[in-house]
Amino acid sequence: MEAAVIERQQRPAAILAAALECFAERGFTATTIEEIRNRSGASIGSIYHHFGGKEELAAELYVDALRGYQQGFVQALERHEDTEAAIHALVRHHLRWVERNPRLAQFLINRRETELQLATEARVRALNGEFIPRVAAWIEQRVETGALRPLPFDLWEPVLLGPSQEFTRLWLAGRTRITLRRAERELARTTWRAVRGEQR
Amino acid sequence: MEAAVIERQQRPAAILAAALECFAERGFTATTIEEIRNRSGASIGSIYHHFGGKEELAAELYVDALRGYQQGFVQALERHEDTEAAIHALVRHHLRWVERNPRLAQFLINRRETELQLATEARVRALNGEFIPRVAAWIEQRVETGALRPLPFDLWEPVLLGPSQEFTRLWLAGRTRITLRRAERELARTTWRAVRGEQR
Amino acid sequence: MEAAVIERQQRPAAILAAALECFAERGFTATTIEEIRNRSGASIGSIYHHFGGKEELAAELYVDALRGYQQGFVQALERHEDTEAAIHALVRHHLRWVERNPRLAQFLINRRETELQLATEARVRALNGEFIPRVAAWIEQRVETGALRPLPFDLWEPVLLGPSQEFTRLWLAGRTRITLRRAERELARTTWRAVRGEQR
Amino acid sequence: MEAAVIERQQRPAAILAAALECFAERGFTATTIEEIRNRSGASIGSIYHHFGGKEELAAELYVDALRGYQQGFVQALERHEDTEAAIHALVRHHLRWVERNPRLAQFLINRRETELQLATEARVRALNGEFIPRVAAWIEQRVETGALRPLPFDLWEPVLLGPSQEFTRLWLAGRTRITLRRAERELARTTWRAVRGEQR
DNA sequence: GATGAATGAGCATTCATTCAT
DNA sequence: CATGAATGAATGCTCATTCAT
Repeated sequence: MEAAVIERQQRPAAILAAALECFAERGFTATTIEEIRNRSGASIGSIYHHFGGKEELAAELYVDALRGYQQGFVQALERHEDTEAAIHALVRHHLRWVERNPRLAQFLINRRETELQLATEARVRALNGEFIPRVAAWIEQRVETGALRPLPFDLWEPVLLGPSQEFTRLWLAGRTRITLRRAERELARTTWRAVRGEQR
Repeated sequence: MEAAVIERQQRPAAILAAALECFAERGFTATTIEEIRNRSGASIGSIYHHFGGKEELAAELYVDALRGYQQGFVQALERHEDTEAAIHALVRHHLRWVERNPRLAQFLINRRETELQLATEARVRALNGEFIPRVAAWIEQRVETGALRPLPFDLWEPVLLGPSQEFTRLWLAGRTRITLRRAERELARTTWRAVRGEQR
Repeated sequence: MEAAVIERQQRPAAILAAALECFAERGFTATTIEEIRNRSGASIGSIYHHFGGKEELAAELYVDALRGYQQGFVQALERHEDTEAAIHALVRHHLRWVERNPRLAQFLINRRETELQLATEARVRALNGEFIPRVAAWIEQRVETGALRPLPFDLWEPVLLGPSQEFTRLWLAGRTRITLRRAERELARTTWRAVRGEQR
Repeated sequence: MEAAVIERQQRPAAILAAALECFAERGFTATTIEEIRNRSGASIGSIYHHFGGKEELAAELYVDALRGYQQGFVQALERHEDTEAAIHALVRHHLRWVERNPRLAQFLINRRETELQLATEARVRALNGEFIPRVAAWIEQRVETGALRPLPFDLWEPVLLGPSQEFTRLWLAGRTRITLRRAERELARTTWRAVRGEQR
């Protein structure tokens, strides 16, 4: 079980942990209840008793993960007065969250849009409804002071996190050679170069 | 049928087109032969006759798409003497390829690592065996001349294409407001800021 | 809870009531313990504690209902010296019992022969062992005096109650327009026409 | 396979026959696909290939049966100029249809309202939309000429067929001693007594 | 008495694939 | 080349029942 998922009663926790492993490895659709049963040691009935079904089980993990990721995201930005430091912290947050929660990361990153829509939609909307405006406000403020350069809103996420996202994708697939710490330093600097204001 | 997939005889072409739609919408695992049969108008037997199975069908699309993408990628870099122009062309290539081949893009981007491994592995390795060294050489040369700043090799792909990748992901999901052309200009500039050499 | 089921302790009574609703609506096989739990407010354990299982629960309701129906049946016949009055009373009994116990009626009428056999067999046999001979004797007597016309024994039940049975079936399904009282008058007369002796 | 179900291709016919046996014996809900597979010799896949599911399979049987029953019903009435002869023919039709199609009869008679609603509703409505007005018109005409006595419309079905219905129910359950032919004579006479006009 | 977690056999249904015509 | 009937393993899920607390 990874750090970002809170401790629970024995059984449900074991089921969540097993499910997370499966979803991360094979994806939601390809994971079978039988596999989760096998890895968790719970019975089929028990899985359904606690979670109601495969989709709700995945939704539980997904929403918990998203919440944890967003909390760290906002903290990274808001903890630093200095904009450059905040951007560095943001990149660090992304990479370290993935490092601490590799399976949740796989699950979040590789999930198909359509697979969990219904079960998560309301809760995801609620989380985003808090998260997005808060981040948007933070950015806007820095653009106004000239600390960040102006950018169409749709591009902020790609520019700030695209490189980190892409790197962690490769890292999770085992296709990188350098350490996460090295990547952290370089990506933080590169991202800052990409977004800092032009002011002298 | 999208531009990057070559015309064939009527039936096989119709099958490929139908399969591509399905894979793009639901992913490989969730697509059923029955659905492909429905959309293509071909019979089940015909699908198996021409392609041998679901996996080979997907592999066909995948490898064709990858080849086309890589060709445009290399051309973008090699057609320009000026490094800044080449980086701009690279970003443009990425966004326009996605624009012209949205379903192939969905398919390539969202594909799970594990889903098609066996059927594509050899051919993908062959394509990459040509592609990666060629791109690596191009970059190395520009780093040596100081046109590009030095970067650990693992980070080039994330830095050059992470933002574009992330943006097209949002665009394909219908979650962007700005046009691809506007994004192209901005992402090209941003990417150049991130990678240009410090010279002067 | 309907009139024909005797009051008991709180919990068992609530369980019986909930079970009756379910059995009437969906039938025995399609009813789940979970549903009974939901409607009764009792726990699963409690249901098993009091009744032992789904079948015994249904048997309890069934046998109680049958006993009540048969008591009214016999009283209707035996309370009237005049045969015509008795036949009228019999039809009235049938319709009014259904009116007072619509859910028990649904349950008795729609029950599949095979569903409850084991759990009810002995008790049903005991009830019938008293009931049938008593009714048979009553009929025989009236046939001998010429008040009722002779009829093969197998046809008495169909002729006396078939129309009422069929009507209540439609009524329970909500597919009738006239009132039960109106039907009562008409069916009583019709039934009497069908069975009265030819004597002058 | 019973008379009222039309001959078809080998496999589908065998599946329908097997399904009918099961539904008649245990009812729709309690019948399993596995049982149908066993008795029909078809594979599970074949059953789904031809019928789409358990419900559609049952609907097929149900609608065919209802159609056949209604055809014979209307013919019985319309073939006779004389009203008494028509009523006799109607009772005969009911009993003989059940005799020729005992399993379809079990299935029609014992089916729960709720079990097949969705799959049959449209088709049943279409059949009834033809059948009921035609029968209603026939009755109305005879009431006007005084050949039949007036009766609230809701009672015609119960009065005309209730006794026959009840008798065949007992007969199908193996709980009758007299022959169907004897019952036919007696029930025809009794039904005629119940409904003939008072004229003369 | 009451509770509800746990169990696992059983079920309807899906789906890739084969193969005779 | 084309068709679609046939197959059966695999899957998500249900549900009656048990039992420890």
